[in-house]
Amino acid sequence: MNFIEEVKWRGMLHNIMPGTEEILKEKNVAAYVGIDPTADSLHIGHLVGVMLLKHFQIAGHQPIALVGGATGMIGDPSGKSAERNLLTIETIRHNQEKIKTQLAKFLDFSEDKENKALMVNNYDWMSKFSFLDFIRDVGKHISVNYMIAKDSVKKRMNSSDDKDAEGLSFTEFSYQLVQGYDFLHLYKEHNCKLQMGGSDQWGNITTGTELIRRMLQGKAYALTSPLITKADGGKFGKTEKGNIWLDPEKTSPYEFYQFWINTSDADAEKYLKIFTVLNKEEIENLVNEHNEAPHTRILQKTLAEKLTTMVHGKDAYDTSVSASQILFGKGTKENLQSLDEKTFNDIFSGVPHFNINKNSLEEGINIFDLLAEQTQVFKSKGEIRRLIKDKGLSLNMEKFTNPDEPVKSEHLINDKYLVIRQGKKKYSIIITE
RNA sequence: GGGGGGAUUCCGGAGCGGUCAAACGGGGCAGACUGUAAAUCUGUUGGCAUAGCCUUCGGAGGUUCGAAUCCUCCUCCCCCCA
Repeated sequence: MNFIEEVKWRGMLHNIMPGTEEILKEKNVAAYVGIDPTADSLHIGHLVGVMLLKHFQIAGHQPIALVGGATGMIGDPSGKSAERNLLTIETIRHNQEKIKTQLAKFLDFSEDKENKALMVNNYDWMSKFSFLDFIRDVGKHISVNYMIAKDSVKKRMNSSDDKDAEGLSFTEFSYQLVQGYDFLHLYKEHNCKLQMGGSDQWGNITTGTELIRRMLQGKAYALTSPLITKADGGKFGKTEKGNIWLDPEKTSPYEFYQFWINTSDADAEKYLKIFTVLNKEEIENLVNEHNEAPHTRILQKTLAEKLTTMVHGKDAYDTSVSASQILFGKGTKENLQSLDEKTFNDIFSGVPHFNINKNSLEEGINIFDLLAEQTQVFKSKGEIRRLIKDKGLSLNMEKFTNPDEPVKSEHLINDKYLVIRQGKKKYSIIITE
C-alpha cells in the first residue's frame, strides 16, 4: 500500500497538493515535519506528525524531523490569538536533544539504513542569515499581499472579529517566510519535496512551496492531517493536569497508560488508526470484537498497550497494567497489604506522593489535618468534608465515611503507607518516615 | 479630541442600597447507572468552624446604620462620531 492510501484510510489526510501522489511513486523521496522545541519533551499532540513520518519511512521514503530552533524563537501565529513567549538558544538546544531521543522510538535513525530518518534544526542555517540578507534574498520573492492573505495572519489582523485577538507583531508576521525558507533549504540540501503537518500548517507550507517555485523554479508539495478531535468536543491530549508528555518524568507511564485506557468508544477506533501501525484488517477485527463485547474495552486496551510499549517499553507497560488492576479491579485493603514493598512502589510510582512524619499518627490525627495541613492532598478542608459527604473518599480501598474518625498508625499499609482515593480514579499515597 | 457602554465568584452571564457568598448556563468534583466509555439523573462547586463567622464582585477613597449595588478619582477594555 502506498503512503497516500495508507494515510487516507487512517483518516490522517486532510489536504494534499495535486501531484503529491505522483511524486511519491519515485523511490526514497524526502519529506519533513516541523516540531517546535517549546518544551524538552514531545507530548501526544505531536504524535500525529511523528506518525506521518513513521508511515512515510515504512513506505520506503526518508523522514526528516525539523526542530524549529529558529522558528521556535519566533512563534507561529497559526491558531493562536496572542503573541508567544520567546525561547533562548540554550533552552532550544537542550530541548532538541531530548526530543531526538524520543523520536528515535518511532523513527529509524540508523546510519546504514538507506532511508534513515534525519533530524535537523533550522537554527543551524537561520542563525547565520543576516537580517539584510534575508529580506533581500528571500523577502523579495514573496509579496506582503500574498502573506496577509493567509488565514493565520488575517485572523490576527481583524481583531474586531475576535475580541481575544491581539494583533500580531512583525516577528510573528515573518514566521511563514522563515518556515517557507526552511522548506527551500531542505529542498536544496536534502532534495526534500514534501512538507507535512497539521491542517493549521497549510498556509505556512504553501508559502514554502511558493518560495521554492519562485526562487528555484522547483516543484514542492504539501500534505496535511486533520486536527485531532474528541467526540465530546474537548481538546485532545489534555487532562486536568495538562499535556500528556512522552517524558516519564513529566507524565508517568502509569498516567500515560491510563490516558489511553480512558479513551471513549467514539474515539478509540480513530485513535487506533492514527497512533498505531496496526493494519486495516487488524483494526477491523478489533472493532468487530469490540462491538461483540464492548465492556471488555478491547480497543482501549490495545491502544494503551501499543502506545505505552512503544514509548515506555514493555516493563513499564506491564507495571501499568498490574497497577491498574489493583487500583481499578476489585482491589481491597487485603490486596494492598499483600503487596511486597517493591511491587507496591512500582504500582504507585505514578501516583502523587506526600510525606509525613510517622509520629503524627501515633496519637491519631483527624482526616482534615492529615489531608489538608500535614499534606496537600486536598486544597481545603471543605473539599474533604464535601467528598466524605458525597461518599467519594477512600482510605486504603475502604470508604471513609465518618469525618470524626481519626487516622492512626494501625491504618498504615506495611507500617508505612496510606492510600488515599478520591472518587474512582484519583489516587494519592502518603508515606510516613 | 468628543460621546456612549463595560470590568461580578473557573468561564459565560444576572444582580443595581439590606432578604447576596451572590440567580442561571457551562465547566469541575462526587454519587447512582455502567465497561476506568458515552448518555442520563442527583448532589456539590470562596475559606474556616457542626444553625455562626471571615474574605470576595477591576483598584483606591467616600456617602450610609448598612454597598457588588450610590459618589469621586485611577487603571484597563469595547463601541460610535471626528
